[in-house]
Amino acid sequence: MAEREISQAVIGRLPRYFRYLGELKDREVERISSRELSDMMHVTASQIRQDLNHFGGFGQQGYGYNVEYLYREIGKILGLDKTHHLIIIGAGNLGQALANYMNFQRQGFIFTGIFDVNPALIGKKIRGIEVRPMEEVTGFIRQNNVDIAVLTIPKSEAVAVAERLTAVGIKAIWNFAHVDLDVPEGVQVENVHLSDSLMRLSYMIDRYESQKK
Amino acid sequence: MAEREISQAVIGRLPRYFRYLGELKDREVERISSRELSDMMHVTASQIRQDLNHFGGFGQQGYGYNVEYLYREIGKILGLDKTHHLIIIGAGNLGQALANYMNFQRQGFIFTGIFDVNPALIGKKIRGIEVRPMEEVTGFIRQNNVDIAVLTIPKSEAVAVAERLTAVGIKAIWNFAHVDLDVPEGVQVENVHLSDSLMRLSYMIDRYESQKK
DNA sequence: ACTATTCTGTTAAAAATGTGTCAAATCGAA
DNA sequence: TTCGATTTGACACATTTTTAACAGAATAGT
Repeated sequence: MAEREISQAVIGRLPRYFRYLGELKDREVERISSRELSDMMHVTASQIRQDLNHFGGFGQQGYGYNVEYLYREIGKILGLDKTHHLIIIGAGNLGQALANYMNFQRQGFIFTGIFDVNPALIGKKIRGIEVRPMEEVTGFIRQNNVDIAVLTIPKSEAVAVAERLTAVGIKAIWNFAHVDLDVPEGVQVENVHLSDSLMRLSYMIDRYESQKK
Repeated sequence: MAEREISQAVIGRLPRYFRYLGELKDREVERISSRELSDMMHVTASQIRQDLNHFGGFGQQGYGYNVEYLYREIGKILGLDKTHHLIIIGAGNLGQALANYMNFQRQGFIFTGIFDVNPALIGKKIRGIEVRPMEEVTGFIRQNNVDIAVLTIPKSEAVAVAERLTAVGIKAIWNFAHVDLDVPEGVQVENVHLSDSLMRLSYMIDRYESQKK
């Protein structure tokens, strides 16, 4: 496994395959061909076969792919068989929403702590976990073996906080702040820039309107 | 303007340019060259020049780009000079978080209404706007000239609701449900699949760990 | 057991995307 | 005003990504 670097394009598509296979599994479908999956997902069968083959031959000629097996294998590739400890920095609306969201989703992500600078929020319980003051965050990461920090704080603070987190060895940051973080080699960052997303939507609306005319 | 189809890749980068230019504008920087911007954003200067040129020659040889002007032009391309009326479907944690978030961001997006099926939430005020029952949504869209619906509801309901919304002529859906929507031609959909994003992060963590070894 | 059909993994071609280079335009200092 | 330095826009080239095609393997029906 993992001979050559897998492209971001392929990785980006894996969660979507995983989602569709999960659905098929729930519907107790036993096997599926790249062609059928292609029809469901509106991508070419060729792409599906080639994507999956980056990780090994999961299918069988004349049969297709076993849903259960493929689902589990993609899960492994995505690292969902391992548990990840996760803290949320920023107990505002979005932070709280994600905390709640985490408890529904349990693909190996364990919500361990939540932090804020606002004294009014400290001590408040969210999904059974108390909001802690920001000062405690570095100690907490070290003691609780935290892998992922979720950043739901204003951009003005995000850069400084990210630096603090990487200094104590956080492995990954799920960044909801509207700013690009500059982290040391080896720290993974996944950005969720909601305003960027909304702007793309705005562009597409306008583009269609003017095209139509 | 808009001679040939602009690729998704280019559109995807525009909001990021917009963000950096906004920052430069705030710092009262007057002009910038593709080279300087390239250093800031960690992309090639060539790509910046080519991307911007899809929309017309905003720069000037020997001078570079005027920050204020370029910022405004990209804003126009993204449709941020027009106002968009937006409603939120699903007044759960995420829906409320986005409602609050919208009020901070005012790039022409006007938060007009929020809806839920849960009777316990109806009537509750969020940012000064009352949660309305779902039955009223179609009438509301027609009467208030709503462009965008934000979907923060469980995937089990999302498909049916999307169908209802498109039937009354919604132009765009900002979809936070974990499901792909199948909408009629001309309705724009921008997905924010948070779980997909988290899985990519998980993959990257694992990939780095095993590489390091 | 035979044969037509199904379907993968792989290779090659095509399409899309990104990068380097350079002429021409403009700037700014002397 | 002149001239070297700067910087764009254009274009050609390189790379990446996607799609098509097909040989070979397995299936399923008879």
